[in-house]
Amino acid sequence: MGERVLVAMSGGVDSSVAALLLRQAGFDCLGATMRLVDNADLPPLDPHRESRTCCSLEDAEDARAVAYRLGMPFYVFNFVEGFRRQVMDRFTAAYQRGETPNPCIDCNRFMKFDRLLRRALEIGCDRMATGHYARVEQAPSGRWLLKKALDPDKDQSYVLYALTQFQLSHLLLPLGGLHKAQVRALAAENGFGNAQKPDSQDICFVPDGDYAGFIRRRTGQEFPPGDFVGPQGQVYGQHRGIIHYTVGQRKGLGLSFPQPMYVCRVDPARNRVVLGRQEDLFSRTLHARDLNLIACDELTAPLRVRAKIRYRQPEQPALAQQVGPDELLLTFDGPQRAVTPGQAVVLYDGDTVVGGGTIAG
RNA sequence: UGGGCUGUCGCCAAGCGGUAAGGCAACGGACUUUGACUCCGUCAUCCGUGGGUUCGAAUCCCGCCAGCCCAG
Repeated sequence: MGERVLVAMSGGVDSSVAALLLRQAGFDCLGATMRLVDNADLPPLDPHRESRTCCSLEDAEDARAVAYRLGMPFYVFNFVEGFRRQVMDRFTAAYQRGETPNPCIDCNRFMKFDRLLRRALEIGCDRMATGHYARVEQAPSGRWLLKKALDPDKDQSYVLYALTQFQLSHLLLPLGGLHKAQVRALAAENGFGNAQKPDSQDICFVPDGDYAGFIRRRTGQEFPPGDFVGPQGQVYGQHRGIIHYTVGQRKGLGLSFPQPMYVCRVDPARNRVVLGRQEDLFSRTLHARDLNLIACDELTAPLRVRAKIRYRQPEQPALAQQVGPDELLLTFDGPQRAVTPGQAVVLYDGDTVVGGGTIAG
């Protein structure tokens, strides 16, 4: 028997095929699903709603079915309380600050690759595996590197930038060299019921899409209407509460101008949302906090990189400078549209993830 | 109260006798392990209202209503 590996199984195709591949490779696998959301945290159920989130309770059954089919022991770990504190509360707090969080990244950092990994090691596993499309490699120096997936359309290294050396050293990503089509084909060949399941989307703890309603329920706080203002402070109209808006947003403003208008800035202190035209949305530099470096311990000199400002956006050439223990200054070669506080910025050197952080402004 | 101007989709706005452009907003979909952006699609049988002229009018004529401006 090979190494013992705990496979994080969400119930989707990807993690199911990851389990399959590890099994075929001779690893001693066990499957596990994280229980993250309590029913009490969800809005009233709509029985007709099609579940397309990543970790609903129904999905746990799909995961269990696949594990059973592969002859793997299967566990469900209850991380509900941790998820509330480290994902949900951070999510709502970011919106209260006028930022736009990426909860998937927090979930990866605090749940999947921290709590779940620790649990895996506790129960005697040597490693943990997930269905992410990315690759882990060890450099000759011994340093662990995170690299992009071979399938450029599915690459998910962006959401993994916060991983540490310790986490990477215990991580297997079996799908890093595969294309999505291959994964679906493997699932179908092996009779997995989720072979055609749609890719996950939406915030998993806000299945109805009303994240503003979720924030109100969770915080017990109201977010009153305020002014939509122009670049010079002229009042354009009333917004529906600051949490409904994110930088770069066009839809949902309800205001009519000769040109499309976009959110340029959210100002929680004055309860204002600053609007402007497309051309007002560009900036050439950004500051990031909570810097996590993977490819090195620190940036001792300015480094040429390619940076992603948000998931599913092409990388842009830039110069990265570390300006504090956890702070980064990034200067792009050209102006970038809608740099959004709260989103992650991830730096690449070719296929390798240099590191990343949270955009501060 | 006289004189002038205007009245076309939620907003802005083409049209000037031949059978309702476009932009913004909205809505639906695609894309997507976040929020956005983007893309695709839908969106006035009817042009303030009542008559008239005409084969035919949002487009011409008359009355009325509403709003704006100037005068007093």
